Amino acid sequence: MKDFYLEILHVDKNCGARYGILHTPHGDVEVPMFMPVGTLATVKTLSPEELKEMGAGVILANTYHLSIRPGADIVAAAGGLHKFMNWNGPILTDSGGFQVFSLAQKRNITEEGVTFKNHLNGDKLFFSPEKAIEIEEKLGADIIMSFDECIPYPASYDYVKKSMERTLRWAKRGLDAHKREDQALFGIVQGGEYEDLRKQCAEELVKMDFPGYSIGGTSIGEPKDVCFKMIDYSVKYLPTNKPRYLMGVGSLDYLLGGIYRGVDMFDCVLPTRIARHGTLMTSTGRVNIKNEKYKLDFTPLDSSCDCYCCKNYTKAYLRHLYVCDETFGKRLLSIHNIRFLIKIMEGAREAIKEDRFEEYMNVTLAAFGDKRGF
RNA sequence: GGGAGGGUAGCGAAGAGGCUAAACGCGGCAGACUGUAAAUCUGUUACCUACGGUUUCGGCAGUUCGAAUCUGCCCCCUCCCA
Repeated sequence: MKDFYLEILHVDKNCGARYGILHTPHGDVEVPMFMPVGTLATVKTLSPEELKEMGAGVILANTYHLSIRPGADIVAAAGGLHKFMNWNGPILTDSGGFQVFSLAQKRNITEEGVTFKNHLNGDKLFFSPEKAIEIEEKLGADIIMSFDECIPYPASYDYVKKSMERTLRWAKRGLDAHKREDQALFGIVQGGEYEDLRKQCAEELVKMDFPGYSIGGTSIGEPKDVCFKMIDYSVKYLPTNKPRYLMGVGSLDYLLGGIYRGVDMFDCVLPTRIARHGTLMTSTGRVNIKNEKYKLDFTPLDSSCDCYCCKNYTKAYLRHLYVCDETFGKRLLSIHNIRFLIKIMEGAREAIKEDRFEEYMNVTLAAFGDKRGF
């Protein structure tokens, strides 16, 4: 598909970080980038206009969730996701592979696919690689994911191997089923923390020649060094001219660590979820806006932030909204957290162009201070 | 004036002799959250010199080995009748 390709414009001389432009049918976006998650065709509490203003490029949506509500046919009848949700930028749909992990208690895996008992009413729902593609074609995102199994951590070598090999077979089946020319189907590298498995998976996927590759099975509770190993063991075997997407990562240290290792795209529910729960990422560290100490704090959340929230509101006001459970508070905090990560990415891109990404990463993390990195 | 029902931790509300420093809810305080079953979940919330100790269930005085729980008196609140 010619409308979709990654144009690498610069690779940092001192590390794997790369700057480029991802061309998609719905516009060009710069990488590395952070993609806000809008599972149900909405980034919770935020409007598309606000997301645009924050500098969001790609938005995620979810195949499993949308297939249940409202149903893929309804989205198709609406003219596809872009029209349905009024987002004319690029959209990426996850395949439901993550739900194989997050809804582990409600599903059964076979070679053919996964049978879910849907989380709302227990209805049976069968997802095969072909079915996932069929739904994703109806949804009509620019970038779509292969149906995989996101395995838990830790997992035994034998299990990871079996699962990865099945995910590979599923990737091939999805690829064969995929017909739409205006969608880029990504393969997902699994293989847990085992280098030989990651290598095998990546190499086999590369043979299938996907327009992009994801690194999956990360950000599910594994230690940071393990996550970085997973990235290294995957990136190493992926082509330089295709986008690399680290799935589910959203804390500062993992994001910067991923960029450092050559990852281009990231998504995570973390900024929006923790915002709704009163936790903010700021340039000087983590803030729990509900804390009593902010009662009389009439300064902005992050004085170096340019978001609508930080430019117009004080911590005391944000705390008040949170304490009163006002929707506007959740909106403002979500705006901030997303803008914060997007701004981190903007800074990363500038740093890469000037071959000083490593320094940027270290300075940013040091200022943040929190050992957990977010 | 007569009758009835009540007073339990910041609030609401269980408890009706030992297992009760006292359920539960709210409020308060703190924490978690990573391809969203998440506007969710967890911990904590009498006091202290805190793997222990000290005072609590309107007040005072009793009964009992032991009382928020039983008895007497007192104070206060609500409702009904005059």
